[in-house]
Amino acid sequence: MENPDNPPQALPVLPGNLIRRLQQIAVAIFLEDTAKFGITPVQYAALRWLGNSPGIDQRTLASQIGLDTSTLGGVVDRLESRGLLVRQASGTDRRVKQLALTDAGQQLLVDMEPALQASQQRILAPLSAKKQALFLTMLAELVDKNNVLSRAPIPSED
Amino acid sequence: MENPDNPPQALPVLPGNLIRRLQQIAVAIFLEDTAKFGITPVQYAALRWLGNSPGIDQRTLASQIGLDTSTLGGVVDRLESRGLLVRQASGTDRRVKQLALTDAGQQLLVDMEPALQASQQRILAPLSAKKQALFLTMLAELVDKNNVLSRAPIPSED
DNA sequence: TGTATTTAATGAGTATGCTGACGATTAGTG
DNA sequence: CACTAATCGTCAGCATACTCATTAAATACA
Repeated sequence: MENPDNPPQALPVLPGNLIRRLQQIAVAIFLEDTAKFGITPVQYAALRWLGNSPGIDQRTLASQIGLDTSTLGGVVDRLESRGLLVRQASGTDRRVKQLALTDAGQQLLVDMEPALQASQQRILAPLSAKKQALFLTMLAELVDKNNVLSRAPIPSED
Repeated sequence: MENPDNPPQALPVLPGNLIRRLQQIAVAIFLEDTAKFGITPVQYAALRWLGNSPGIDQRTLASQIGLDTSTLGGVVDRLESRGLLVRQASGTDRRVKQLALTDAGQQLLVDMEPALQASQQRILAPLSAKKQALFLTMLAELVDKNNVLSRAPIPSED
């Protein structure tokens, strides 16, 4: 231990590196299982949140799914050009662009649901059912308690 | 349950979404703790691996840290332009570019070590020591067993 | 009222991270 | 030896993901 020829921890064991790899894997599985819909994980997150909160503005949507407004702007551009959502200026505040799913966007969420569920299960499939629940709990705890450290923190619900 | 007005699971609980958020958080913590070095997590991974395996080619390095060769090409460009590594054509195979750390690159790894360790601990800090070990074990298990599903899988060591 | 501050969205710039195509080079085969 | 395969690096194209600057609009305040 502490041999100067070897780092204290091998790269593959560093938490940050493992998390980066798992994110790559989760994206790959999502894209594979939902390939026929041509939707990315972030695009899906935007559509899904919007489905439950129609009419919200870009800034609110960005903060709810954990993106900065610049990134979300591009995501909304692509979804709008595909006719999955509409972007319209608010009547009361002309700075604000309100978002809402189109019928096609609504339908896409419904059609994607089975593939989405399959992908989410596949990500955790290597773990036993008990470990899956435990992992998800700890994952949620880490995200929740570290949230403020993120560069695009999700505001608390109060 | 299964109320059609609500999705089966809220977005913030989907594994893929939690993993994406934790990755954002891990990157933010890394960048904050190592800010004075101006190195990104992926750049660090490349330098560190290279430190233990000097002379390897780009393709090998890419596969060891879980990147495709295109992405690694850009990473190496930036590290080379900062004088942290050198890229030279192999004498025996002119297709191959061999990589090695410069003295500055070596020194950077040494200088960064305390900040790196601090960042890695901070990512997991919200969990108890026992839970941290458990989380890391499950994280490594997921990455290992799902590895082949990734779009840039890390080859097994045999 | 008029000015200063704040706020929403966008744009430029940088850095992953992927696919698919390409040129250069090497290795394998008849 | 000539022809084909495979391999290495790079490039173009696309999509996150961030910062900082800018524009337009609304709000706060003197």
